[in-house]
Amino acid sequence: MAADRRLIAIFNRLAAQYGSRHWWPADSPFEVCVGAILTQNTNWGNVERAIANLKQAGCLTIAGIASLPQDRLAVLIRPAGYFNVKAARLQHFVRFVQEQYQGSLDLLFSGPWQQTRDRLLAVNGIGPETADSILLYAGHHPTFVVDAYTRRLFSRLGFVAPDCGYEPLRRFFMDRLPGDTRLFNEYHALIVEHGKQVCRTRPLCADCCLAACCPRIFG
DNA sequence: GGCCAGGACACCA
DNA sequence: TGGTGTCATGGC
Repeated sequence: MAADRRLIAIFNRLAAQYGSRHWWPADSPFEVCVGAILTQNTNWGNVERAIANLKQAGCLTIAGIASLPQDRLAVLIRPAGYFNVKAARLQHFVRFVQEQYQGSLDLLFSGPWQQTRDRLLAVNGIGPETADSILLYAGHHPTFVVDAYTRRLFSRLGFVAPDCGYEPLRRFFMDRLPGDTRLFNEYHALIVEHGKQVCRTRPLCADCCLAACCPRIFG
């Protein structure tokens, strides 16, 4: 498949502006999974506090989280917000891994990833963005992660509607880019970094590194 | 004091 | 099937 040169041009500009992002910021694949759940609609700084609490308590393992009473887990992850909801979601995830994959992330990631994605989506609390983050950043499978930054940026650039759904937006990228794990890893990380840097409420401004990247120029 | 942050789900018409 | 409410902390 020939890559869409507009998307590659945007990637190159972001890479030139922000450099390699070295994502996901975690010490292990399981920490990626935990972070992916904890960061749902939440500032990453708060997630880091919650993960630090789990590490300090010696609970940042599949068995550790599975065996904690839910209210005790909620106290540990409190800084990440929605702590009651997320405690339940973390336990849904680890029990899914225990029951379906013998508690092994290696097994989880060893099968056909599209099938694994469907199974992850069936876990309560694992939506499409969380599933794709887990598969890409913990499992190193080539699925594109879409988030609020992605939708905001690419709707402002004129590629998709502001209310474009998750799956259409994901397909937009996957149909136009080679299925390259490293490219998907870096692309999403760069979109997030750009989203954090630019003004959230204004349209793309003139000094934005992507000011030249719009469909009417690239045709 | 209000807004926002790397979503997902239950509920209802 | 689509819209709306709920979950909650911490930084700015």
